[in-house]
Amino acid sequence: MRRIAPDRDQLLGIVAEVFREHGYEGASLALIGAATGLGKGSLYHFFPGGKEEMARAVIAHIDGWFEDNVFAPLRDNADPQAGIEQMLEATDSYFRSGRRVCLVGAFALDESRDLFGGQIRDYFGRWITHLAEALARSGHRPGEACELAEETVAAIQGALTLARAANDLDVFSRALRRLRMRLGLPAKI
Amino acid sequence: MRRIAPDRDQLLGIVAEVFREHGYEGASLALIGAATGLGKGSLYHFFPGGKEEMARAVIAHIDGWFEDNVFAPLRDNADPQAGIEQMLEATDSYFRSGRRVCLVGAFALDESRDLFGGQIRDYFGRWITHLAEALARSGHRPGEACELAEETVAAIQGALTLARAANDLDVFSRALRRLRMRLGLPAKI
DNA sequence: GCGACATTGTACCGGACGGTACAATGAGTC
DNA sequence: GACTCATTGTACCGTCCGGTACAATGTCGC
Repeated sequence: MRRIAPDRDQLLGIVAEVFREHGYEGASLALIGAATGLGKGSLYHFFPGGKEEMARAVIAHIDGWFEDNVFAPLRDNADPQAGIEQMLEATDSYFRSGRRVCLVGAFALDESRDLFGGQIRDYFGRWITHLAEALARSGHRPGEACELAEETVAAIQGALTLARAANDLDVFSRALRRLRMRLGLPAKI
Repeated sequence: MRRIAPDRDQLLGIVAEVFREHGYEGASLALIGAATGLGKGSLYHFFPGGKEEMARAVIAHIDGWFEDNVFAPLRDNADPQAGIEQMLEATDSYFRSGRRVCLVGAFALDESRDLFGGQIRDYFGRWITHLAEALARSGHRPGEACELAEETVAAIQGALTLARAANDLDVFSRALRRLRMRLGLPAKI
């Protein structure tokens, strides 16, 4: 499906983790080098544009993962409810039940948004659009579906913030449970 | 109520804005100096502990504002519904209807959480606790009140993230409108 | 072995970083 | 004026920053 070389694929995963933990400004090349085991020579060989290109590639990588595992089910599953259920499961697994933070959401908050604004807007925009479309197919009125989709994505982002603030993973799983109810899915998968 | 010298009070407001826009790592002393008009000499005179003490003071300052304008109404207003309404209005005005980001939430996301974990946990913890208490007083069952309070604070945080990501203030006002409905308040203040 | 090219380590650059030292001001009291 | 003490500007420190240069390796096909 994606034809990125496998090593580059996992390389981007490691770099993503550094950005997630330290933010764009805080993720120094030294930290990235230590995490990946690569020297500056290699890093600049793979990403001639430096840190900014790394971040851009990482966002695109995440976007690709969501496209395959979150947006595609919402769009392609004949049963919209099943697609929404797949979305929630993929979301829970991606964010490791709240252990992980949303890198795109974190980038949206500080001034690094100015560098990646287009990618950030696109990521959340598609998430909400595809979810709203699935909700509409499952019986909600269009306007109501849009609001509910926006509310859902916001609830996920907020739960990630709160879970990390409270250092309590249950915050995230409670939020997902409420969302299941709110979206008309059977409780407890 | 608060007996901080007035100039220090507004100084903290300016420094807070720099942290909000650039994050803890991104807020350099040069930026803070430029924003406040103070040289390093003055900054280190007021905050001998440097950047970390500035951030700690800024969080405490924000916490104080929320204590006076958000938590107190929730706690002290005899009519819990009115207190909740006051909370939402104060929240809307504090975040400038979505133009502003939550500094404490932003700090929670990256590794600066490790420095300020206690203050961050306290801020959100008290927000949720006081809101849950007001909800319980207004008729919700205790467990349900806790969940609804957590859901509300998460929705606010998520809406701030999404509003900035989409660069669309309406995202935040829509979220507040939904919360009013969800919390049993009359629509449109 | 050979050449071509991808990959790597290392040394280095100028500049910005957080933080310190300290002398020079200012404002108030007596 | 003289003594205090808060406040400020400036020069400076060592370190780390993102980024560049480049020679040394690997690893292929031939």
